Amino acid sequence: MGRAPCCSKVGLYRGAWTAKEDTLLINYIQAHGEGHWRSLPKKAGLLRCGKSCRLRWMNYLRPDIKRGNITPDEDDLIIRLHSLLGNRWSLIAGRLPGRTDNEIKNYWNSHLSKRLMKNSTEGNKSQCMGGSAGKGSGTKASNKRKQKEDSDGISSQNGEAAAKIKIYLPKATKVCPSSVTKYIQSMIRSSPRNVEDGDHTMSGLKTANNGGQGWGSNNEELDGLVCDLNSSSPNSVQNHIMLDDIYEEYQQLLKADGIVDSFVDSLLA
DNA sequence: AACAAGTGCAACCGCAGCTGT
DNA sequence: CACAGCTGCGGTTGCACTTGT
Repeated sequence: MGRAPCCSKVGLYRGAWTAKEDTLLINYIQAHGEGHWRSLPKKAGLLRCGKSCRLRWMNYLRPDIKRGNITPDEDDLIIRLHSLLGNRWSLIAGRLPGRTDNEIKNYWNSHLSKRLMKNSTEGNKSQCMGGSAGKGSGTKASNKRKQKEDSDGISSQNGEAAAKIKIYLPKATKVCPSSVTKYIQSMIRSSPRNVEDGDHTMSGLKTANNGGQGWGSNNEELDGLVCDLNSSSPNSVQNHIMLDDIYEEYQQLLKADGIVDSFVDSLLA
């Protein structure tokens, strides 16, 4: 739409948040609730743009955020969900109670992508002997660039290996109930079997556009798949949802119409 | 001990979808 | 229908801290 950036930055603070700013933001949100990020800074007495406030709250100040290391279970789930969903960090985070999309994204970029790359390249070591120079080569900036190339699968060296991991890496889209539905529908449409069958659609996955009032209230199957974890207390979620169960949910839904079962099987193989 | 390189993570940026007018 | 504003997302950057030489 060509609109100007949300924050013109004139007279606004940037960079790390101070404890005082955190307190102001927490107090305001506790009193007035989340939302209206555009006007929030002014009302809360913060010299920050709304975007920055939202990010700070979502990624750091929210009371239900779980701090600390990613557990092996979470680690495993992230890998599996990423193989299913691609870089849909918010969707993956939604299945990991207390974890933020930013945290998962960082964890993936700094730990998992490297580990998976390493694992997969170990399988074809013979092709990797002429790889990049070891520790100490290149600048930090070049390393970052390399990281990007690796994660994008651009690196010609590792591209093939990356392709083995990356089952489906769709273009990034905003995640909301309707887009989740669209994504699943697009998966169905793009499945070879669907092409053969022509008119095969998942009856329970009609586009649900409910204006963002909760997850798919018009769509019972999606309710089961993508529930709003924010509506549950972290404890109750932790008590009732095992991480493996979450993955099972996806698997069962995908298998429900038998459309993409081969796709899931390929992930599990 | 000093420096360079590597790592982790908070924060920023730009884009795109949704909604109201 | 077109447009503008708001919101949320993924990608990227910057920097403090850690590790290696």
